Amino acid sequence: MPRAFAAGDEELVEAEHLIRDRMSGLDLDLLSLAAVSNVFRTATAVRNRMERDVLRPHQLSWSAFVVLFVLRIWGSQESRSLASEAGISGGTLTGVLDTLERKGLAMRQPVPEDRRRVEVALTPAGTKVVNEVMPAFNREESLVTGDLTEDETATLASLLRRVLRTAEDLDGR
Amino acid sequence: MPRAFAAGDEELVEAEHLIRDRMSGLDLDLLSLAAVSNVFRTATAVRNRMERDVLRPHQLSWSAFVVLFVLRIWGSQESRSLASEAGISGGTLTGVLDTLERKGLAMRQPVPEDRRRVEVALTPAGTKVVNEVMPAFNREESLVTGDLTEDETATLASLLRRVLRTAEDLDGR
DNA sequence: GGTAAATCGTTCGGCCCCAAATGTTAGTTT
DNA sequence: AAACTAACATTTGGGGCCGAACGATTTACC
Repeated sequence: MPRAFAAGDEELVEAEHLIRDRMSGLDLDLLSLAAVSNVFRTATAVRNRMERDVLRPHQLSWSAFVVLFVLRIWGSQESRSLASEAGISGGTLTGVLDTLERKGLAMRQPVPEDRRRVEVALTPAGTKVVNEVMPAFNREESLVTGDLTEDETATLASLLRRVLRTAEDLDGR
Repeated sequence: MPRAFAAGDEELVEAEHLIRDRMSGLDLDLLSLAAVSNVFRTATAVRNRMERDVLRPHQLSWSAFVVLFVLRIWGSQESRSLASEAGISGGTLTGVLDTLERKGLAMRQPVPEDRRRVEVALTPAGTKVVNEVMPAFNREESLVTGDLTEDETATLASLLRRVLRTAEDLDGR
């Protein structure tokens, strides 16, 4: 048994112990299980905080904010790439854009040379919202990583980046 | 500037560079931003894989599986604690349980001493489904962490556990 | 140059998601 | 014992989410 496993084992919280005990017949890779399920649990916990404390006061859903954010960083672009960058399906983007247009935060524009396609842009009001929300978002990010040193935070970002790249490579991109 | 930041900086991918450049006026903590947004991006990418490759063939939604999983590990319990463990609201749990009951995977039972409360239990079919899905789930977990050494996977789990605990403590539990 | 195939955004049906309102039941106060 | 108060699960309303089906448009092929 590698040292890594022993070291991880010492830190196992109750939930992880329970899983090991109740699933002992299933021959699971508990190291990967702990890492990935902690990704999900952390994402859910932090996202719930963000939605409640940052997004709800602005009447913004998670996806709506992600779409605004992508437009702010990458600039105006067509629906297909916007959906891909925001990590949502095309069908979902249609609904999100309907909401954002109704609120005057984003706008659809026809693409002259191809009448199937649509260009999406931020309105001035939309830009203003992102500029207000981003710092509040970032304060929450600083808070929840507050127990980590700068070295550890950088390590966390780096390890996650490698998992993300592996997942994307497996999906064949 | 600490070494950690320099080390992380060297690895910044295009997206992180863009954010730094486009948000330079906003005085953001880019180290926390990179770590937390990589948590979200990784969770989304891995979850999409799991839903497509593991859950969809079993006609199971993410939340439905989480509920079955919690029941499998922690055993039968009442709605309120089940919703809390699964990370969903009570209103959502009602709908998920309706679906699970319709499929014969879980069942509601009245609590004799308090007619407001409901005990939820796994059916034999539900137990069978979890036992089938868990290993498939775990194989995906092993795959996406395949680029990390065992030490690194344990480190990732440990760092995430600390962020999770910080977020939960901030929520006052 | 006309038909077939691919690509675009949208629509649709089913489920998930939350907060707030609802109705029922249990506990507490007087 | 009657009247509050608190604690349940459920219902409701507005939105998000996906894959599949759709109609409109463009491109490729013959």
